[in-house]
Parts: sequence; C-alpha cells; structure tokens
Amino acid sequence: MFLETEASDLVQARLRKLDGIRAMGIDPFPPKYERTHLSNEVVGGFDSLQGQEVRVAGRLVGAVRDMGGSGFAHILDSAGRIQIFFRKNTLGAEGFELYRLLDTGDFIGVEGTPMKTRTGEVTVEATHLTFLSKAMRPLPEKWHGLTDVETRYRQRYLDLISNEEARDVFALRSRIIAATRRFLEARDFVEVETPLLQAVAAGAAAKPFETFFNALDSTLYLRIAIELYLKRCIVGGIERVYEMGRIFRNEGLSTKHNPEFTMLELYQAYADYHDMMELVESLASSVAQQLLGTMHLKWGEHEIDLSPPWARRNLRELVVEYSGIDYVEIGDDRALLEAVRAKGLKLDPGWNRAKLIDELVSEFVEPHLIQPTFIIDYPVETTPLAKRKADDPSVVERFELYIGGMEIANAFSELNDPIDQRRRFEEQVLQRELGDDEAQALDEDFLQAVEHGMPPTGGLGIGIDRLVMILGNRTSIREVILFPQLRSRAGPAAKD
RNA sequence: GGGCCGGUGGCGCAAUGGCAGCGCAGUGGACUUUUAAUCCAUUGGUUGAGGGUUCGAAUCCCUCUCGGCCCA
Repeated sequence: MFLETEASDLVQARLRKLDGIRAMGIDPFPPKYERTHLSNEVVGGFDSLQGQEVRVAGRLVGAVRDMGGSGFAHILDSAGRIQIFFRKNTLGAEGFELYRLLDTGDFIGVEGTPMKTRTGEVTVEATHLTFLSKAMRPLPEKWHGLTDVETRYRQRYLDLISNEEARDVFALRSRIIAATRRFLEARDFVEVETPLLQAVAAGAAAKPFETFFNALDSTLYLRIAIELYLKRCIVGGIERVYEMGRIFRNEGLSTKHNPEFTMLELYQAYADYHDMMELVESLASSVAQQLLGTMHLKWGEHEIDLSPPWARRNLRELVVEYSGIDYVEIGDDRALLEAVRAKGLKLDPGWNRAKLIDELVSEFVEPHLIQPTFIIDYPVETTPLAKRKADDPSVVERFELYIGGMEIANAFSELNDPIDQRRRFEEQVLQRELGDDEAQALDEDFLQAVEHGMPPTGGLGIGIDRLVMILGNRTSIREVILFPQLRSRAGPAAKD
C-alpha cells in the first residue's frame, strides 16, 4: 500500500514531519554522513574525549524524553546504544526546531561533545543534528519490545532492532563460521565451491527440490549433500578439502529442520573416521572455548560439557538399551518390522531395514543423547557410501554425533572400492524401486571418478545451524536462521 | 498429516454471550540533566477471513488461513 494513501494516523503524522523538514530546506535523506566514533568508542574513551567534538550516527530507539527546552534520546549503532542530549541553548533555534521533528526509528547524525549526566551516563550533547533518514513507520514499543514470534521471523529487521538477544545470536553465528574457517585453514584444508544445481541429487538419503534448466531442456535438482563433488576433488588430488554452504531438502519444517540449511563438509585423504572424531571434538570444543570462554554450555534446562574426549557408543547397544530391540538378532526384515510396530511406532509397511533402524534411533535413542556422543558401528545397509569394517563387513566405519538430542554431525571412512561402491548403489536403486523414495540415487559420473582411484579418506559433515543452536543455547533452528522458511501470507499486501 | 494453544489499535495485553477497554507509542499543552521521565487533555478498531446460532457474538458452532509447541 502506498504510504500517502495509508489511513494510519501514525504514518500520516510522520509524513507531516517529513514535509516540515523539507519546508526548512533540509534533505531528510542525504547521501552520506562522516561519523567519527561508534557509540562504544565514545563511552569507553570518555576521559580522553573531554572537550572534543565527536560525530555519531544511528537509529533513534526508545522514546524521546522531551522536557520543553531540552530532551534526551538514545541512538543505536552497530556497537550498541548511546544517549543524546538535545538542548535549545546548545543546538540553536533552527536545530531545536529539527529536534522537534524527530520520531523513534529515524536515522540521525549528531555532532556534539561528550558529557556525563547526573546519574553518570555518558551522553553526547548535540551541537548539530542531521537527519539521515526519516522513518515512515513506527517501531515496536519501547518497553515490552517485540515478542510476537511470527512478526519476529517475518520482519526480522524489527527483531534485530528491538531485541539485543537476536543481534547477539547472529553475531555469534558469524563468529562461529569465521572460527571454523580459521580452524580448517590451520589444518591446511582448501575451501572449494561445487555445484548447487545437479543433474543427479545424490550423496544423502533425502528428497530433493526440482527445477528446470531451459537452455539444456533438462530437469535439475538442488543439491541435498556436498559429498560426491568433494570426493571428486579428493580423486583430483586436493588432499584436504571442504565446503561450507547451503543444501536443500524437500522435507518438513520443524524446530530442528529448515528446508535450506548450512552444511560444512570436509574430506581428508589418508584419514579415517577416528580422525574425523578427533577433528570434530577439537573443532567444537576449541570454538566454544575461543568464543564463549568455556566448554560448559547451558542448553535449555541441561548443561552440556564439550570437553573432549566424548563418549563413543555402539549403535546396537544403544538401541537395545533404550528400545529393548536387538536388530541383529532379529535377522528377518518382516519380524523386525513387527517388533518395531509392537513398540507403538506408526510405520509404513513398506519400510526397509535401514529405515526401521533409523526410526528406532530417532524415537528411542536420540532424545537421551544430551551430552556429546558418537554413535558408531552402523549396519552396512544404512550407509552406502561408507567403508566396511575390516573385522566385521556387516557394519561400516561411520559415526553420527549427537549433542542436545540432535544429530550434529555424520562421518565415515569413505568407501573407495569402486566395485563395492557400484554394488551398494545398485542396492539403493533396488530399494528405491521397492518404494523407498529417500534411497540414494546412483551417480554414474561419480563412480567413474572413483574408478580412476581414490585414496583412503575420512569425510565429515557438520550441521552448522544446529551447532549454532548448541553454542548459542537456542532450541529452535528459526532462532539461528535470519529468514526461516514460513508459509507465505495470503494476498499481496497482507499485514502491511 | 494429527493433537493442543494462539491471532483484539503501531507494539504489549484485557474483556467468556450484554456499551470493545488498558498501558506504551501517537496528537495538543506544561516542563532546559531525563532513564519505562512526570503532569493535563486527546485521536485511533472490518476483534486473522468467511459462514452459522442468537434479540444480541471478540466470546458459542462450522469452514478456511497464519503462527507456536508437541507428535508423525
């Protein structure tokens, strides 16, 4: 809706003030402002700034405490808040007239001298006020702020303006990602970028998003994993390689799932899954120590201890312990299905062994794994891309890492035997034909790469959003993604 | 997909069948060191959308929609 036709008195009042500013011959939207100090620099450097002029800039937040001939207000910049004191005697008549046209939400530049109020708050006493941008809509209320969850997600900018915790968690996210890159660089990993648009969506058990490429008249898929391209890099001789980027899975929304999320995948030649355990332990614990100053984290009502080493637990034992079902003893697939059904889980009769074991883990085991725990020894049929254990070919060299009851990471000793790899892919194709629409696709081009020779390699994938949840103590993934996926509002101008 | 809870002015909330209200913000006025400033006055509503029951619906019923939490 056009602002000029909007009935809201609040908008109309601001439009009138905008006209007032222009009537004084002043541009309410000038192109630039030369700021000399951030808010924290004025507050922190108060003693050395006495008597000097500073220029600060930011958004007017909270209320203007107007007292006739003077008034106080706070501005918010990237470093925080600082109070501004407007005084008629100091600002002059014209400056004070401008001050009267201020609204919460306006961007202003203030030239003035640092002072301390009666209560000791460092404040800039304005000698000159510059409008930098007039806000046409009001901000959420100063005291209660913005709490409506839907508005916080749909209009994240309001959340960022109103809620310091929101600003903090996204700053933390950025520092986690930067620290992770530094960690990998120190270990000589090379960062690469591989295709998001893929002809075959392979490398994980998940449903892809589908799109269409006009120029080649062909269907393409958004990637569901980075895996197979990074292994091609390993084949090509990049011995330590990683990519941190978005992947897409066409599945449900929940507090732990967003359809697009950020994954770190890394591959290290001549390493195995034990090395990957050491790597993720070291990465998560050192990033926590670096950024939070501790390895003991609050997580909802729990406390998580990230100090290495973390527990290693056998998958079969865990499933027996928490569900009472021993899937190794129940060799017959139908019998296993009945045993799982008897536990009260709603099942699809078409589910295969791998899917049933997966269900047992998510339903009975996961919620108990609050402290960091590596689950190891996965049955071979659950993991077509991992190498079999030398002393027991029925299980693979794989772990999944759980923290806070969530899967955080997944790693294997990568399968590099092209003959076994082809067989295992073919088994997946068969499962797909039998109705498992999450079974992995066969990527012939990838197989050919492995047939050229691939060194023994350890591979690791870490869910970055979930890692941020753990380190930032947020129990919903929407709290760590700036613009989480939501159903679109009906109608073009809805809610505005 | 299922269960429960919720959507009331810009924001935060009340009103459970009987005049849609409060706080903040806004507007007008007083006040030149306030901190949720204070004091006086005051504007603003298609109660998420549609239908039904009723003399009367924010409230009860139905359908839809958006969100949260839990489950699948």
